[in-house]
Amino acid sequence: MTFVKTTKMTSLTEENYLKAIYKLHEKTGAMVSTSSLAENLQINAASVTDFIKKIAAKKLISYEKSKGVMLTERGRIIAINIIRKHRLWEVWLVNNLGFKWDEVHEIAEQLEHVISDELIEQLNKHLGYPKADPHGDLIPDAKGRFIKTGSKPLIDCKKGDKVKFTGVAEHSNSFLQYLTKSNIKLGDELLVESIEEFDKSFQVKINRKERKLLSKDVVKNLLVVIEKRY
Amino acid sequence: MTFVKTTKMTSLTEENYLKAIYKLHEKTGAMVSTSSLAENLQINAASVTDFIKKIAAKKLISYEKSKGVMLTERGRIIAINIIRKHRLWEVWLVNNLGFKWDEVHEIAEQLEHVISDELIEQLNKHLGYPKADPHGDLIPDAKGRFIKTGSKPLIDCKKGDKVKFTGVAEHSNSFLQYLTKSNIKLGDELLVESIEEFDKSFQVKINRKERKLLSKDVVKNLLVVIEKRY
DNA sequence: ATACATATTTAGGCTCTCCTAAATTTATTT
DNA sequence: AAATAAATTTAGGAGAGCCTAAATATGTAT
Repeated sequence: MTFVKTTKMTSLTEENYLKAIYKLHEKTGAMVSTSSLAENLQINAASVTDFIKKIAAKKLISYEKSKGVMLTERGRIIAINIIRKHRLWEVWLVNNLGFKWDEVHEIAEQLEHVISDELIEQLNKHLGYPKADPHGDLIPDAKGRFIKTGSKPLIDCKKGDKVKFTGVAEHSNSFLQYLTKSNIKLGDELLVESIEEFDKSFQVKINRKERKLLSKDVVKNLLVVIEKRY
Repeated sequence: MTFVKTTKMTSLTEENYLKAIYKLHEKTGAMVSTSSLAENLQINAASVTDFIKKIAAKKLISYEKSKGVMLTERGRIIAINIIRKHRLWEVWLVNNLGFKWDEVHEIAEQLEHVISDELIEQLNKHLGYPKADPHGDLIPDAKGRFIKTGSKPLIDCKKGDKVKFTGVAEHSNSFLQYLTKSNIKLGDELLVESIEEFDKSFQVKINRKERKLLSKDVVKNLLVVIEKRY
């Protein structure tokens, strides 16, 4: 095993800001506001203004006063790298250590900041080069590239669609625990038997066995890949 | 899996100070001086004085001005816990990720600060409750207790002693790599065939096969358990 | 016991990351 | 368009953890 030494040039705080900006941008598709960052990071908005000026000076983000921030290419690479590490650690925690999918987030939030390219390479190999984390979120490669999968919310599907459940759009413990309790797992096949016009609730058949009623709030947050549409 | 939440009340810096104090005390058996701490932590002595006053106020160490510091029971528990985590992670890195024994220290220095009792419990279980790390250093239990093994430096042995190599007293990469190169591994059986009076070099037979000459500097740093003395 | 060398502490200061309060800008309502 | 509300920035400040330079204490050699 021969590797190049990793040098620390990004602080924990910086990593967390970049990650938060990345995630908020993913969610809204727009520039990220000071207040959304402040809320996400649980930090005072004035402190956020301070800090984003610093990382803007480092060219990790572009900042338009009173408008918001965006990641530069350099910032995006750092952010994606943290997300990659976070997801790999989550796979390990679930597959190798026996944690449940709703128990791993906080631990991975710590592990993601450990710096060692060798470690991540070996971990990735050890895990068998997983494509997605335990919630179905895709794991980018070492160069920060994602593979497109064409998944979309179940709510966008039609009656008769046969789909595979591949991820969640909502990561709260309550949602994850609801799915666990309902015995709905990643990889399950869902057949849309009927859709209630009034409240957008879905009647689905899971793995050709159980029939289940899923509320709008649930089907909005189940990401699926269409297997057969008729 | 149900566990109690771990609360962070010790900073990274504090953890590193306590660990350093523990290790320096282990080595010398005496109070730990400001300068030795400064050197060990690569920090200015004046900064050390500052900081030890703070952790003394928190009753993690006892501090006698101009004399040095010692861990209190509370400080000792924290220090041992970090060491426990460090050693468990080293076992994982070597046994599961394929790192060599001279490659794991810096990575474990980061991992040891991850806070989650659940994680450590699961890791310990995953590893099969190891008794020692890849260098033979004992792993204390969750309560901070060490098991005594009665190991001692090979240099204290006599001609004819048959011993098992169980640990190293020196952890430098150069020493570890020397042993690897010489094909001397933890668990090997060493038979002391002769001792050169003049330079304290040892002629040993390894695993009843190879004969090898070990210098004083080597035999001082090989920790062994006597299997048979005649 | 005195003088010199070494170790330790004190004093003052710096950077990082956060805060509150006040000022300013932007958005919304009427 | 003016008034109000909400978001953002500025100004001033704090604690943690580090530094250098100077002062003091401790240890050593004569």
